[in-house]
Amino acid sequence: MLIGELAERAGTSTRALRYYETHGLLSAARSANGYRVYDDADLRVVREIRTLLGIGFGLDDIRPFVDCLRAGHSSGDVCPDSVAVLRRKIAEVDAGIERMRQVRERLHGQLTVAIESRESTCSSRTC
Amino acid sequence: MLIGELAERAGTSTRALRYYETHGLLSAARSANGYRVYDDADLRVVREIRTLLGIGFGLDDIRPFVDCLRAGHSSGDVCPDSVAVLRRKIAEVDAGIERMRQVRERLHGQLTVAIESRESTCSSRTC
DNA sequence: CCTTGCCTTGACATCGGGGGAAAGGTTTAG
DNA sequence: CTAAACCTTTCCCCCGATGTCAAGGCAAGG
Repeated sequence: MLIGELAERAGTSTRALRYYETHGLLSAARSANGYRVYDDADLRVVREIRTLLGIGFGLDDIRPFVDCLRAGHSSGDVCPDSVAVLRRKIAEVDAGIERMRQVRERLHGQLTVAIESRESTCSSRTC
Repeated sequence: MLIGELAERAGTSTRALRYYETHGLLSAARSANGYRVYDDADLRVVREIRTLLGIGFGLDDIRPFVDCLRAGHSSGDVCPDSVAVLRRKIAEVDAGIERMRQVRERLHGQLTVAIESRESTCSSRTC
């Protein structure tokens, strides 16, 4: 399988695949003419990458999962490093949710005050 | 008040203040030697900018609030455009929270499965 | 005069995940 | 022979809010 086919099967671009390679997430054998050659294991790796990227992981976070898959595990999640990343990401997401919740309350409060302020102004003048 | 003093009083950098100016959020009188000169109203504007940036607003979102302050209102929140931005931002934050909540559940599920998988492996082998 | 400490504009670097184009090699089909 | 459809590397572009020089003007004190 060449890079174009892998890209199409994984639903991404050749550009992205070469980018993953330069960042150590993907490796390719080379045919005689220098073309990158992939197999089905690489397809699974790319799918894992795309899934985790979609969740909001960065490429550095993804590396342990890829290494886990390449070590022969059927899932990229089961290795200790992956579990550690999962725990950290959950904590990050929790923190993010809490931060956004606070922002939301603050915005809601400002909105309420702003509307009340306008209404009191409007009740005394023509608005 | 010159730019350095304004920066210090507002808790930011001169670089940031010049940047706000180029983006239409701040304006300055010039003294004879070309130095930017600010007053207390500008300090209030900068504080508003910093607050909203801290909440996660972009400079474009902030412009209505600054205009509202400069129009003489005591709060930047009370003008219609500001209220519209507040509503939109609240909706965005709500969407963000919901998205993160879903990601969290997904991660939690993967973590659970990964741990169970490891435990079953470990129970049959030395681990 | 010289240093110190303000200020000015302008331009490049940063981070992440690529997009897009240039300039060229290879293989296959017609 | 040539066109098309692959592939290769390399380099510049994007976003947003700054940091960080560079190179210079201006003011004040010893």
